[in-house]
Amino acid sequence: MKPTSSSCIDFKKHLERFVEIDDAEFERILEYFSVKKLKKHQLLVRAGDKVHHTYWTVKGLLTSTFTAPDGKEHIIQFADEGCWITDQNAFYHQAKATFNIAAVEDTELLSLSFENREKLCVAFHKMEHFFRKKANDSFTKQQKRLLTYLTSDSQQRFELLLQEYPKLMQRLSKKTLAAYLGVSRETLSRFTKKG
Amino acid sequence: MKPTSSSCIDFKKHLERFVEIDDAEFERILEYFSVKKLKKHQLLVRAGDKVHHTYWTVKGLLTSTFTAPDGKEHIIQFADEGCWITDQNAFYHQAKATFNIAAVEDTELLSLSFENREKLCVAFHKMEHFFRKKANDSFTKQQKRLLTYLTSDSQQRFELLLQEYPKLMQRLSKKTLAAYLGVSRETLSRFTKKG
DNA sequence: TCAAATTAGTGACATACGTCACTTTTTGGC
DNA sequence: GCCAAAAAGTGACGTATGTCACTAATTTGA
Repeated sequence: MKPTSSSCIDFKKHLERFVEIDDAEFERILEYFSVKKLKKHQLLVRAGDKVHHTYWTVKGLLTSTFTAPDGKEHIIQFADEGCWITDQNAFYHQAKATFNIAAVEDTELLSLSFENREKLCVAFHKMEHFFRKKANDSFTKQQKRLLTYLTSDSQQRFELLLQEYPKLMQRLSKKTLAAYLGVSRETLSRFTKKG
Repeated sequence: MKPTSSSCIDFKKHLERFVEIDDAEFERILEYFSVKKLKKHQLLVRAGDKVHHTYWTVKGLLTSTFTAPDGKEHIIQFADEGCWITDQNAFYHQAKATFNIAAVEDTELLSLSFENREKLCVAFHKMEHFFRKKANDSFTKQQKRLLTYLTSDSQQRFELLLQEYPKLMQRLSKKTLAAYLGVSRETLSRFTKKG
């Protein structure tokens, strides 16, 4: 399904964080995307499959999960409204996914194929600029997360997460939060009791 | 000091991982860089200072270190020959550094200012392309590191690190390795004893 | 080349966190 | 609205890893 510019005002705003775009141009850019909808619990990316698309969340919430050989699940990324999500390694290198990406709620996405992304970057230098800036931002955000693993114990990480994303945390189960924090369900449960 | 194309063959090869460049073009690109040399133990970036440059390592070895409020040091990044290094958050957002970046050995760098990087990306679309691809790669590498913190205990992380960078590990002290792995000096010492 | 500083190793002990087993609460489909 | 299934909470206990205090080895610089 093709996206309509009227339904993608937020996406235009998102692009305008880094580049200026007029309405005509935005229409042409949107041509490269399509709309994808998921029901709650539906898989967007299945570990082992090839990953041909990256997605921008219009509405809803997804998680990207790694299942370790011992069966434990670890959450690599959340994506709520305004976030990009895919299995980046698989997408950039046209390789097989190591993560499962699933909808936590009914979700609506803008989907961009690898091919279209490259075409978009050739056709619109400003889109290549956008994706460069975005990648730099993603890198530093992830670096911050890494730093919290190095510097904070799990209770501190939990409290930081609550402070930073209070609304998002209400949309996720404790089990999911624990998998993101790298802590057992039981330990997380004890934090919420204490304070 | 200006770099000469003859002394930067490796840098040309590095760029050619993602873009094709002829010699004349490479000469023009190099104009945007300058050479910087550091003695062992010398600081390249000091926490608290503004960060105006990003660096590519020609020769030598550096570490980027975060000092926590309790005084503990955590290593965010190593950079040996062929690696880019800076305090990314401070550099991209023209903000103050949170990391100290120091030479572990005598080091030679190519230095690129934020201004020149942006100019380079405007003047050479292929350089914007290069930096986009590079940023995507950095992101996925760091994601892998994050995953090892979620899925492996410290001994496994240590062994993985030895497997992946055996030569680099010999150039670093055990103390430095421990600070990278997020484990105490003493615990790391016990691993090396056991096997 | 020697003393001082830094790094590395080690034992005893403390603690944060995981695991297991179980109970209680909440959620979702019919 | 009811019942099964999932999520959340909890106590007992084990273990990996940190901390402290000390010794041994190595590096550095005057």
